[in-house]
Amino acid sequence: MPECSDPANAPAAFSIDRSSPVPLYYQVAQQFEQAIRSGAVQPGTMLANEVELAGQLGLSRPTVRQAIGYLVDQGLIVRKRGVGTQVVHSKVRRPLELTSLYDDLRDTGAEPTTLVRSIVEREVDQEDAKALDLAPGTPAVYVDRIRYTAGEPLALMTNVLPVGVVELTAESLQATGLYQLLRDGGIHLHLANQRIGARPATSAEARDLDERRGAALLTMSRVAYDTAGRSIEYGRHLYRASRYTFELTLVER
Amino acid sequence: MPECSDPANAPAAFSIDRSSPVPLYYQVAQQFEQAIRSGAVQPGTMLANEVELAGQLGLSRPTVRQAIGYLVDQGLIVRKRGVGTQVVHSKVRRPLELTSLYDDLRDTGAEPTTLVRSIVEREVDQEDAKALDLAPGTPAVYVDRIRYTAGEPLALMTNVLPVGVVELTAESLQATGLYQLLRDGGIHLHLANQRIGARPATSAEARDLDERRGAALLTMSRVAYDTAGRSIEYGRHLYRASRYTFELTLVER
DNA sequence: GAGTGGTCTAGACCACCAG
DNA sequence: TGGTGGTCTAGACCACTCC
Repeated sequence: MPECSDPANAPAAFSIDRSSPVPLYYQVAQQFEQAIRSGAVQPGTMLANEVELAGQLGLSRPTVRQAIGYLVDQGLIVRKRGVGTQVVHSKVRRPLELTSLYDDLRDTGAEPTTLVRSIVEREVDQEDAKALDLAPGTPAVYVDRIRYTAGEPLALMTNVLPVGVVELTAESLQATGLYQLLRDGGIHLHLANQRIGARPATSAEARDLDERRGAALLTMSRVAYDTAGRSIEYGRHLYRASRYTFELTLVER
Repeated sequence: MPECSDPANAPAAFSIDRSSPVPLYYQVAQQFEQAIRSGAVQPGTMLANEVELAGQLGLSRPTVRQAIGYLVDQGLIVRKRGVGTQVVHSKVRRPLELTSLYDDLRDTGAEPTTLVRSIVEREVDQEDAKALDLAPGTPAVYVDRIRYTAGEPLALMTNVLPVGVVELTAESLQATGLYQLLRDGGIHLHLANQRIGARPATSAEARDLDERRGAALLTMSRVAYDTAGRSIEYGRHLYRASRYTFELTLVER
């Protein structure tokens, strides 16, 4: 037995509440997830087979399969046909999500602050119109911000939004992140095309970011779309490479 | 009717082959996908409801749901409870996958070439041992390569693999990419933690990459794990920012 | 050959959304 | 109020893996 560990399995104290509005498969998935993340179920453990699990939990096999499928999508466990289901040796830091810099920083406890340099409404530039798939001359909102952490500048951010998407004020943008304002405005972002590169800082950028001219900057540009496929936001950001890196977790599906 | 377009729907010429080894839900999903990507079904189109689709296709509703669920995961369509299922205004360039630089370049028609500078087996450095979660002093294979496209250097690549993972030779690494060799060796990568940053080039790096000293370089380091959670590869890559950017498509789940 | 996950069926009830 | 997707059941047969 070279790779697989303990033959044991887990659902001793799993409780299913059939009167709860929470779907049964989700209750099961969450309890498994908690057991795995807490270490109560060790990596490498084989789960009981699906039929047996269904019996132990008093659920049908498709429901149990739905729960397991959810955990597989999360990257917590692996199914192998003819073999069984096994808890993965998890190395996931965090799932890849569509979040804003503000969310990321706050989640890591960095307490970001924001300086809103300008909010203006004007006709889109040609490049921006193309990125957002708007007709040339359409009015749009241009937002220019500087993001700080620990009192030090971290990023220069320019965002372009079609007018009418959401109400933006300097106050609201200083209090929270753009993506939070979009969520509060009922906008559900669905996907984004993102491009990450690097280039040297111009002297103006160096001044704003407290770097030397020619210092390496990370560039990120992103177009985000809502569930209906409408372009919602085009962002062009510049990060100080000395203070910021992108971290991603990729999961093969 | 502000947002939704044609009330029409599609499965006129869908053919289901029950004797095929290809799963039925997959046959349905692929034909929908082809119809959408080819433009035969326009963005915004509402699909027939699930019960009706099942009837038209001669399948059960769960099977149809499985097919639709597959397309939702691909980001091609959206389900809205109480409303219906709609083809999204797709802007996806490509799904986010765990691929190597070689695969990416070849897929875009760039015909990459590789210079293998060294392949040596030695004890892991302390940092590498930590990244790969190996005991200090464990032997590992160190691979140093330069990647070219169109006769110009593009990237410096250092990769560290525990010994015994796969047989590596200069010839095989020159003929194809590392990830292809891993796949050929029966290694299935499952997830990876990746970090993207930037910094100026040292003079040695500048010489190898045909850049000036201090030029902006993109840095990428990545640890990849197989389905069992074993560390398979730790890569540290340097890209010429003037010639390369990372492109990602993020999908909210 | 025994056991596993992969697929499929034919129903059912419920929560949500729109008119 | 009617229609939609979301969830759930209790079975069934198959393909694959391992012994």
